[in-house]
Amino acid sequence: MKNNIRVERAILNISQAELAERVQVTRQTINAIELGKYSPSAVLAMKIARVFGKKVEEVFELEDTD
Amino acid sequence: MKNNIRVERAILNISQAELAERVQVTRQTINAIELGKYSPSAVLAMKIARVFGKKVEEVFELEDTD
DNA sequence: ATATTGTGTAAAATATACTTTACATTATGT
DNA sequence: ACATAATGTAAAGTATATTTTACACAATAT
Repeated sequence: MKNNIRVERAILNISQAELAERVQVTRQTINAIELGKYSPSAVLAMKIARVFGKKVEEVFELEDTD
Repeated sequence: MKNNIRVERAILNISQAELAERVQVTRQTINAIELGKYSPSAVLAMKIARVFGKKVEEVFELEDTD
């Protein structure tokens, strides 16, 4: 699963810590997801997309390996 | 997290077992998610929405408790 | 009436997401 | 140069998703 969290954060100009706070997870969780270390739950993916004013599919992309 | 999997399945006229097969999980997993026993991973949510030709947000809805 | 298909459920096991604490490194501001 | 903010990482623990096996019941078809 790929994602553009970094880009979307840059557009909003918010840190990983601030995004984490807005979606109620730890900064490490945002960091891990952003770096593709693991993929989030649907709930978290929807919350993140919502912060960015985007659809889930605009922030996250399925890969062939998913 | 709420969902309209049952309705979308009815529109496509496919069983839980067939949906499960199409998204590569077990029938029990589809059943549990459909009944709201737990919410899926983002990967699974995206796969399910894709089968229905819908966006994730059109199939799943965040609740206040999420 | 009987076979078959679809659905609900449950317990135990495994995999994965997420937290907590803590430290190291990189970038940015003054 | 120094302070501070932002990011990367790691290990251990907890929570949750998913699988496997198995059974019960309801609906549908023959």
